[in-house]
Amino acid sequence: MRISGSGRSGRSRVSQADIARQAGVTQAAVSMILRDRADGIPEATRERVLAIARELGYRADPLARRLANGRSQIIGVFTYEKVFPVAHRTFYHRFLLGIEEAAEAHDQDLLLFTSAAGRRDGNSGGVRTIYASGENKLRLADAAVLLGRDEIPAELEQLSADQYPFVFIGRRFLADGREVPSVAPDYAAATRALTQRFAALGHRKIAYLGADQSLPASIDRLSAITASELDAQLHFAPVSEVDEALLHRLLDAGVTGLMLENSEYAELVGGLATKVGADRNAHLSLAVAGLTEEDGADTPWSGFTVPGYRIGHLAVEDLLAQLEGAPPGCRLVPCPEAPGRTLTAVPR
Amino acid sequence: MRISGSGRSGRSRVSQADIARQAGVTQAAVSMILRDRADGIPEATRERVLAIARELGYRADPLARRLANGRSQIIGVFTYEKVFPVAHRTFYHRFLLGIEEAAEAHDQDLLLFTSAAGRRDGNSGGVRTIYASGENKLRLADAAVLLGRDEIPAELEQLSADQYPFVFIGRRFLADGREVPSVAPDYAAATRALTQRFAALGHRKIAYLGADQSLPASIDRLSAITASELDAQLHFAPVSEVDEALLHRLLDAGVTGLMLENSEYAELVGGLATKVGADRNAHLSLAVAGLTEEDGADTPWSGFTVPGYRIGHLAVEDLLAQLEGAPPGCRLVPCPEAPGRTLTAVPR
DNA sequence: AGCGTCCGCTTATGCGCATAAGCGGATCGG
DNA sequence: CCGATCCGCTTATGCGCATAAGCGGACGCT
Repeated sequence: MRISGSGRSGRSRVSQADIARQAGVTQAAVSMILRDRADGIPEATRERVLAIARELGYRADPLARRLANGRSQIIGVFTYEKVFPVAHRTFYHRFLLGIEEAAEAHDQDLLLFTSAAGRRDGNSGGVRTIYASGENKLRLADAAVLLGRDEIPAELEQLSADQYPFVFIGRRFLADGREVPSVAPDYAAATRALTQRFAALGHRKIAYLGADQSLPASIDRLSAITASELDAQLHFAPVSEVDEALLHRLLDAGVTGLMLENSEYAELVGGLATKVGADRNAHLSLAVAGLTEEDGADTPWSGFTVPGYRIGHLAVEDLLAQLEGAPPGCRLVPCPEAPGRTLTAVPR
Repeated sequence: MRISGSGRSGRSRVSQADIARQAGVTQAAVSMILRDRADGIPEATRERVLAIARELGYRADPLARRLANGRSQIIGVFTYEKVFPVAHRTFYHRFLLGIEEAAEAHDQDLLLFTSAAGRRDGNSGGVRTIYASGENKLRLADAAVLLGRDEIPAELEQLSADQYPFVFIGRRFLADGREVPSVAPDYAAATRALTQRFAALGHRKIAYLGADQSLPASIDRLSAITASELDAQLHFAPVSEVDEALLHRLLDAGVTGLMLENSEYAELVGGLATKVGADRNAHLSLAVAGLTEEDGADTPWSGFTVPGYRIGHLAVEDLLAQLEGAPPGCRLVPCPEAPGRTLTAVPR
């Protein structure tokens, strides 16, 4: 029993065959005419067919199109985070914006994927998954940009094995150590530059505060710090656990500079620091190792900015290049320095 | 020249036919086994085929699937606004959230559409369009939810004519006067109730302030107001043009209550009103005819709340019903009253 | 007149999958 | 011992479209 039995459902009302029948030609002729491949077809027929197509309100089925010729002019965006709920909203926002605009510029349609969450595996309800019910749903698109911190490694392996063209936003590695095609902020270089700014301003002992130490982004930052000439303490604590006591301990230890993982920490620590600093009449410079473009060019925070917009753009362009046969690559994008006012010289 | 010549592109590596070949059966048998329609197929073959499928990393092509059986378990979301900027703006956010969750609950995938903007028509760059290059791109999904204020009427006509299953969020009308399938806040009823609250508190003369007077949502509100027992002035001005002078004029005219189109006006007018009210020692009650759930249940604002989350849910459920053959309808969803603290009795 | 050429299409095929219908062989009932 | 049944698949077909290849007729050329 066909679906069409229960109503017209998703079916197209009118197909090329319908037009062909009315125009007294074949479906193939209609296809050629509609695609403007009608080299040798006289104007009269052309116009007749086009007229009938218009009259019948013909609309091509993008699906059949893709099935037949392999391209749909659609690129996918898959997030391993809920797009709509607020989580990390500001962080991902710019990436998405960049992707959207680049897609528009290259005349590609954009498809945002949301998966029915994997109830099957019974764990947290918010997990997205690409492979479900035996399908690779990304295949609706010619290629896809992936993002989000909680990606499923097995899926990246699978995509890779499937030869599906994709880029990840942010660096990721496969089990065998190979790096996944990506466009990512160059945290290593930016952090290195930031440590040098600390050093140049007379800082000798600094601390780093963040939530994560396992993502490539964090690893890149941390190793840049430990490789620097500075004496650095590393602290990992969720934002909720950061308090004045911590700052006191840092100052006690002789720390003069604090590098924060992101704006969220900055938001919180900013208030505490001025207070604690004032109380003890001590100096504490702050810098953010990953401001968002949302923070604005004139943000008071010192540090560097993650060029999300640009990264989104590059990701799309990389995909299009892949579709043209270019090999996938891993691009690092420089993070512009944010001068700000929170990183200053150590008073002597 | 096939695309596949320039690389494996979007093509699937392995198809059912590949499995079939290796397993020594036909593609049809593989299909049956994978779809669990393998009524009379012995366990041995089943397992052999499944094993090979796994080994080869077979993934079904959702596109071909849909082409063959008419359903893809995907519902589309099309906004006539930029998605990403909008997603974090408060008004559409809740709708999208509701849609997302409902889709998840019903095991449907969600596809957000973004169109390459219509450069062709040369006008504003942000216009989305469903019909482009002769395709109806919504057809990638079984059905779709549409939203956004600047919809293109012709496209709704077209969708309607195409018998494509969709619902609009908000009321919309076709050229011939018929209403488009929709789920919408019941602005008329909510506004009526709000005028009654004003009246019950002793207000006799109120004013309405908003930006729009042509959308159905506004029309519903306005006619509820003018049909009420209250003496009402209507003012239309963009938020940017609202100033103290306006409030002075209202008070001069004996207005004691002001109804605002949305939270944006509230934000602005709130400040002005307390100042002006205090200056002149006059009373001015405020109410918002369309708070967002983002405003929270304990918002200080009086008025009513647009149940975006619920509407999103209903929209999805309506679509699924349509796909089962139910006729499309126009559902009005009641807007819960927000008591708030800005609507009070007129001092005598 | 005979042959090549070009026009204006048509025929055939395939994309990957689902599904109705068929079919040869074994088994079973009578 | 023959027909009926069932098993375990296969064959055929179509979804809507794109495209390579073919083909009949008109026309031109020599």
